[in-house]
Amino acid sequence: MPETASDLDEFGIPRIASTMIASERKHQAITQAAIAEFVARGYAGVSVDAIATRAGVSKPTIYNHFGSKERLFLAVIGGYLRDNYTDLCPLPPAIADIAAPELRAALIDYTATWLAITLREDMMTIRRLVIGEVCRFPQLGEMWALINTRNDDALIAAFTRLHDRGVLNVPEPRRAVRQLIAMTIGAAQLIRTFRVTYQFADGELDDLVSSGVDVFLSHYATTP
Amino acid sequence: MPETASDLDEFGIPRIASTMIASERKHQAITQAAIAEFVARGYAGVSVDAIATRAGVSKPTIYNHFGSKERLFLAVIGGYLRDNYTDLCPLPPAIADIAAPELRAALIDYTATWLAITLREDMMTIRRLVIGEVCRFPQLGEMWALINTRNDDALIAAFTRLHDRGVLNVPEPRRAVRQLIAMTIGAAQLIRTFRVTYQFADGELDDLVSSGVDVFLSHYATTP
DNA sequence: GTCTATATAAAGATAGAC
DNA sequence: GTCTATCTTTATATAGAC
Repeated sequence: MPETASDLDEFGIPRIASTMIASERKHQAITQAAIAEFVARGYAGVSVDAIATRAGVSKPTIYNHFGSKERLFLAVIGGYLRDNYTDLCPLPPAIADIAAPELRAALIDYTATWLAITLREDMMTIRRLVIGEVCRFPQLGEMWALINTRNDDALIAAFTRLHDRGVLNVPEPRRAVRQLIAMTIGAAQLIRTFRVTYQFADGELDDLVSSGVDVFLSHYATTP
Repeated sequence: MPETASDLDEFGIPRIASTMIASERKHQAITQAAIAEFVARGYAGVSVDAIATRAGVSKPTIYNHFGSKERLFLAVIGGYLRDNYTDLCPLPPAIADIAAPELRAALIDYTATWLAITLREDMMTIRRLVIGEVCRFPQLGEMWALINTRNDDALIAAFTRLHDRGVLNVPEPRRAVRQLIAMTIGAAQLIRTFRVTYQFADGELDDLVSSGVDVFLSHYATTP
């Protein structure tokens, strides 16, 4: 084969393209395209053709990288959850050692921040996707639950410490966490899960959060 | 056209098949087949062919009755929600006039019954279907929300009455209902939404419900 | 209204050249 | 590893006979 000009650089050194890096770039392009498509149209609603076009690669390249459409979906969505939704809202460690009067404000602040994150459009969209496909891909549901559990665990540890310090009376911290999260976050999340375009009124979310914390503390706080 | 034996009944009366009724039967068969298929495989995962085969009719018959696959989905799933999930768990009217000491047991009983219904496999399955398709069919999400609201309204009315009677102190009954439902029902529902095969431990649900009612009453009951 | 048969498009997946 | 081209199946939807 004759060497053309483009095979050599300005010094006459042969250009050897790194297939490793090129392959990696295609892998990334496929991954990003697949996420966008799956999130927008669901598993069955997306064709491998559409992903290939969006990624700027050919269909066989996708099959070389991922094997099948199902494996592509699992790898891509599972990886997306792992990389983007772990430790989204770390609990301030100080909350376990807080004084009783500041606890209310700290809980309101934490749950409000978490709520804002879960209501983000990207969170709600991938949440609906995982729920809709969970019968076909139960691994994703388990993964989502695990991420939730991780978030809960931080709060459980804090409640345990607050219990030992006598600030809270929570003999069953896991249950208490579920109740707090359900009231402050779950209620609003539920609305948005079914009503895609629903707009909360001014102060509606703050009201829900602070009121939920108040109900929680009415039962679990030791100092009234 | 010559009359054959099968055109006359045993008395010699011509058999005139009612196309109206035959058509109605096909309509029913298509509806049932479509529900089963859509619930099992989602909107995009189902072919009109599969529905036609299951219903024992031909494809054009489906298009004659419903026009398109989208209209079929909306009509069938929307109708299913309307016919099966309205007033699933009517609130006992007596609850508004109950005496304070019996309120706890009554709330536990009501929320536990409601919870058992929402955790039913058919409820969870269609719930996941509606959530997964709500971006394509927002009407179904709005319908689901409306059904939920109807259920809430009964409890809101009861709480308003209990407030007036001095048994509860709920200046914002809608918010209070959301909190009670979130704690007693939402928490468990959330788990099963993502973990299809999760089995609750013995007493776990009763514990969640009664504890949720207790937290609720700690804040909203007037008589401690 | 209902069917058989078909139009037309698109799906998932792969063979073989490079 | 990546492509073009293609296989095979299946999709939504409809024409036309009855």
